[in-house]
Parts: sequence; C-alpha cells; structure tokens
Amino acid sequence: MDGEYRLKDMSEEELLDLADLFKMFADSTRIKILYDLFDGEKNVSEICEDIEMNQSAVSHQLKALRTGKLIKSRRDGKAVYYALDDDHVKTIIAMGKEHIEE
Amino acid sequence: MDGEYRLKDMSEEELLDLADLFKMFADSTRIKILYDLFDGEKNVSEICEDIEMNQSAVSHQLKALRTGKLIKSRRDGKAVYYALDDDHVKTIIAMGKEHIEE
DNA sequence: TGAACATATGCTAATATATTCATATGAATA
DNA sequence: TATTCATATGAATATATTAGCATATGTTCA
Repeated sequence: MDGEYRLKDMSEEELLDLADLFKMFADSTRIKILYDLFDGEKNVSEICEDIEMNQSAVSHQLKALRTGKLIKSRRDGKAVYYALDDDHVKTIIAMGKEHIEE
Repeated sequence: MDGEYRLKDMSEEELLDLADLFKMFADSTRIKILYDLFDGEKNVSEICEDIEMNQSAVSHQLKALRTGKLIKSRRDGKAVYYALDDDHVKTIIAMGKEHIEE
C-alpha cells in the first residue's frame, strides 16, 4: 500500500474523486453489469439479458460506468461491446465481497 | 482472490449487500471520517474538528458507518470514541486511491 | 438535583439518483 | 433509400440521501 494515508494530505478534490469512484459500485445494477463483464466483453443486448433489465436502464448505467472510466466500449456493426477498463475493478469488488462474507 | 466471481452465482441479496457496502464509501464526508480514523480511535468532537463539519452531520454519518459495520464505538465518560472495525476498510480505500491516481 | 457538556436523533428542505418512456442516432441490408 | 435492428439520450417521475435545526438523551460534577 503506497501513497499517503492521512486526511491532512488529501485534497478536497481527491476526496470527492474517491467518493465518486465508489459511487460507481454503490448501485446493484452497476455491480451486476461489472460482474457480468468479469468473463470478458459483452454487447448491450447480452448484458440486458444477463442482468434482466431493460435496454434504456442498462445504457444509462453503462454511460455512468464509462464516464467513471471503469469500462470501455467498441462498436462492431450495430452492436456496441463493453469491457472492464481497469484492473482494480475486480480487486475492489473482491475486497467488498470478502467484507460482507464475514 | 477466493469465492465465486460470476453473476449467476450471486444472489440478489448478496448484490444488494455489496452495493450497500460501497455506498458507505460513496460520500466524501464518510470518506473523511474513515481516513481520520486511519491513525486510531477518535471521539466525535475530534472528528468534527478534523473534518470541519458540524456535530449533527458527523453523528448521522457515524451512525451510517456503524450500521454498515465499518466502525465501532465505545463510550468513555461523556465522550464516545469511534474506531475502524474492519481490516478491509483501508484496503478498499487504498484500491480506490490507486485507481484515481492513474 | 441541576447545570454543563458530549453525543444522538427526529424532522425537514434541498439535492442527487435510478428508472421508464418516448424518441433520436447509427449501422446493416433488402 | 426505406426499413429494421442496436444503442443512446432527453425528460419526467419516483425515490433516496444529505445536512441542518431543534431537541432529546446520557454523563459528569458542583
């Protein structure tokens, strides 16, 4: 664990960024999407089926996750494929999962 | 990383619990409080000073964090001391910090 | 016991967030 | 190029969250 770990060493902006990052994980629809992408890229329709939510809701959350830089997208014909864009995503979720399993 | 990491293996309840856990980190006031407790237990007044927020707001958030089992409390006379109650807290925040620093 | 101090809590207003519906955009193909 | 399929997006609504105020509770000590 590197970096500074004292409140005084953190700027207000850093703290807000940190909170914003965790907001990405703070909704079960987004968690489902991230989980769904654990085993590789998927297009929007596949994600909708997997998590059983309608396309609009999924698209809105995909946008949030993309803005938060947790996922990336590429278009292939009519379909848009999404994939995890950060190595920490799995680790962060794993830590969370460990916590709730105790 | 142990445990299951496929959406299908997760119950709806687990997913909600996971989202609820991350909600704890999804607010800069709570992040500040957690950071403030990184170097040991503090009472409410100390926390208020450190994070520069009024007592009511801090108490509300302390309650949330306690309900979320991230911190624990003990009373000593008039003061109530709070401390981190989970080893994962630092790790989760550290992961988040690494992410935003990239 | 009652005043003073520390903390907790109910209520409210302001704000943020998630979902849905309707529609727009973009790509493939008949 | 008109239609169809896939995805994105704006607006409206419902719900959740936060901070602040006022006040309650719990503790100490004169």
